[in-house]
Amino acid sequence: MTVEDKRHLRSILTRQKLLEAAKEVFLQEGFQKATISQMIKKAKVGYGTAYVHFEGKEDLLIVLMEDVMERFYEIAEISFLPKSKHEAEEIIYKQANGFLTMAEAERDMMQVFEQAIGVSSLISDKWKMIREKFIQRISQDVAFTQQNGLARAELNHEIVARGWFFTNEMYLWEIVRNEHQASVEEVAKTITSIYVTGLYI
Amino acid sequence: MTVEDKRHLRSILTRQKLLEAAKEVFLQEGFQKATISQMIKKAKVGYGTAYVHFEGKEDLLIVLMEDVMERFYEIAEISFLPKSKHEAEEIIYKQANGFLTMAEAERDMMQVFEQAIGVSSLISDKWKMIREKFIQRISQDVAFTQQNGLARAELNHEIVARGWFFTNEMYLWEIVRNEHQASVEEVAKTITSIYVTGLYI
DNA sequence: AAAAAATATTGACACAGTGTCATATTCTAT
DNA sequence: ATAGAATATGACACTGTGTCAATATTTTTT
Repeated sequence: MTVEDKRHLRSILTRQKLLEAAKEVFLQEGFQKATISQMIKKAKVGYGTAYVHFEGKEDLLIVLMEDVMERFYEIAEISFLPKSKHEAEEIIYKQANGFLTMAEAERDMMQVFEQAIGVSSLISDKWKMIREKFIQRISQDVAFTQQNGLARAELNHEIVARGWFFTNEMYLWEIVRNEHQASVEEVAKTITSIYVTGLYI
Repeated sequence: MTVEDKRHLRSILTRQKLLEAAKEVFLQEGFQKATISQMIKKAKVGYGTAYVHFEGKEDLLIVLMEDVMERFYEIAEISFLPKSKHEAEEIIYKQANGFLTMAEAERDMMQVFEQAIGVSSLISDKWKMIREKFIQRISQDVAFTQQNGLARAELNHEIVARGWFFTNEMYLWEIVRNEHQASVEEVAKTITSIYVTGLYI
């Protein structure tokens, strides 16, 4: 635990070297083509060492993604108490825009992450947790505005919430893949406008 | 070419045996865990033979999926010429419902397909083509109703179309994964209601 | 009906990557 | 200074892939 514990220090250093090498290899090769052997070679570490510190490729990526995922959780936790339809639109636009802007900012690692979601159930579960967090939050917000009389009460708030998040999520992946034509702002503005007009009274 | 050509007949039979075995293995193991060796063994065919008929696992799955994909294309091609907001809602509901019902009907193979999209760029491209077909079609329909004065003209029809398709697609995958709570009908009804109310005048 | 040509099948092989484990090294505490 | 705990190592066994030269089968030619 202490800094003078050289053994532990070396261990931390090895771990660090592996993480850095893994990041480089992931970014260069993508998740599937990346091999743990490449990472080990790049980290200048014995083969078995990698397996002492990490369970495999997937585990390495999860550790590398932890910061980014933390930030997703933070966005999901922003609270939401609008007093009018107009105010709702403003807040929702800001959230959607923040969400999509994040995709742009973290594009490189998110690209790797997207590939990994398709392959590793460990990583796919991580993303599912983030998604459910968002949906739960949105769902709650919709229910709140429905009780308030701001939103159409005849709609199932859970279904609405999922639908809304799904649009956002798919645009997120488009942006990550660099396939989007329009600017993030216009996308956020347009989808928010439809959603708010469709849901609120 | 003729039926009495025994050589060709045998070849077709071998191909058939491989496809059937592949389907069984894919359904049982999922795309990633499925190995071409298992399929070969199950088909009772020499190892190299599989590579004569198919390029590999991905190729086999693409051939197996061709029917299903054809049906997606058909849904995408249904025409759309509403005279009123109400009529639009009816047509759009039917399309969404058809699209999601298809997911339910073909769940097993679609599950395999979903996994494969994450791994194989060949298959991912196939799905992208289906998606773009849908989006192009929806985009066209939105533009048409905007010119008609039925839909809000200030919104970018391409962005709207993508957003709407994305909600549908993500619900499709939820249904494929059996993760949906609500019935397909209620999902279709709810997302259509928000979309139509949000877009049409 | 036998030889030659065309087509189809086969499995041994080389290769690439993974994860494990017995052993070696380094460090700490006594 | 040495026992023993923590850490690192790479050879090895294993799984799966794709190729190819050899072989088998069917059709065509003579």
